[in-house]
Amino acid sequence: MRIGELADRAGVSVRALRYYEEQGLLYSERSSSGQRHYPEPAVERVQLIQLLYSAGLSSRTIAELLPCVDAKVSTPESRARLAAERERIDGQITELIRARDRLDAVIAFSGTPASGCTYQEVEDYADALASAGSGHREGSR
Amino acid sequence: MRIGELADRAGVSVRALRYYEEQGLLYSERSSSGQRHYPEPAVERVQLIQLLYSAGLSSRTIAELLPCVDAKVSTPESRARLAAERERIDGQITELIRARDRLDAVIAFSGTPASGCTYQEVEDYADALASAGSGHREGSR
DNA sequence: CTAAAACCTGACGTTGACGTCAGAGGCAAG
DNA sequence: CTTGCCTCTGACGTCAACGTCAGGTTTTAG
Repeated sequence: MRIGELADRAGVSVRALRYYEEQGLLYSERSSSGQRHYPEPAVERVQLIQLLYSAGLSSRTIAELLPCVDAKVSTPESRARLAAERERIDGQITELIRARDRLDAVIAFSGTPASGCTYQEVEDYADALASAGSGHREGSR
Repeated sequence: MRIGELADRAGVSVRALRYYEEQGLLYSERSSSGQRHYPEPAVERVQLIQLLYSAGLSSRTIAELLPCVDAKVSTPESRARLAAERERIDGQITELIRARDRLDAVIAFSGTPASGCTYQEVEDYADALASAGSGHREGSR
């Protein structure tokens, strides 16, 4: 298939595909006139790339890790790299859960008026803001 | 405390703190000579900002949500906004877990030679690459 | 008192993953 | 043939969260 169809089916832009190739993440055969052609599994491939991007990997990192997936070439370094990225993602998940819980607490509070607040320091800061006194925009309360 | 101490204690740069203030995320009192001064709870405040940044929120979004935390001002829109961001983070967690599982599969494979592979499409792509055959340029980086 | 360290306000530089535009070819249909 | 869509290669634009530098003031240590 040509680049437009791949872009549609994988849900990315044509520009992105050319960028992936430039970064060494995607390979394409060329017709005699220079047009890119892709095999079916390239769709999944692009989706994998997207997944890794969304997990916060840089194109350089992805380029380093994809050979492990493609050719099953696993050197000690690449395995260490895989493990490191896995750990990074794990840490990121933990952080996201913390952030989510934090937002949940705020949501719970903003839903139930006059309930006990678990986050005293927040009120501290709000109070500090209030006692800052003059010449600044005031909140309620 | 002054900006340098806050930066140290919160683990961010001085430049970042000035940027946060510029974006309306952080407030500071000024001494007569114009130097910024912060109360104790600003440390926690900055850490909260960092947490939200790391969760992928933009400074604009954080600026919109922080009043909910500070002054407990919760309009219907702000509550919707909170819920929306919560859901976004939740989705991001799901995606990260998928990415992590995917990496785990690769790790498991690269660790155990000649094991069954769950990701057939990957091999498909590798095969397609291989059958692409001859003129395969390598290493343009 | 003096020198170093910290702080101030601009303002330009950086990085990554593309968006977008320009100008020039290719390709199936009528 | 030619119309219209797709594709090509550069190459510059963008945006966010700061980094960094310049040039000047303030605070602190000795």
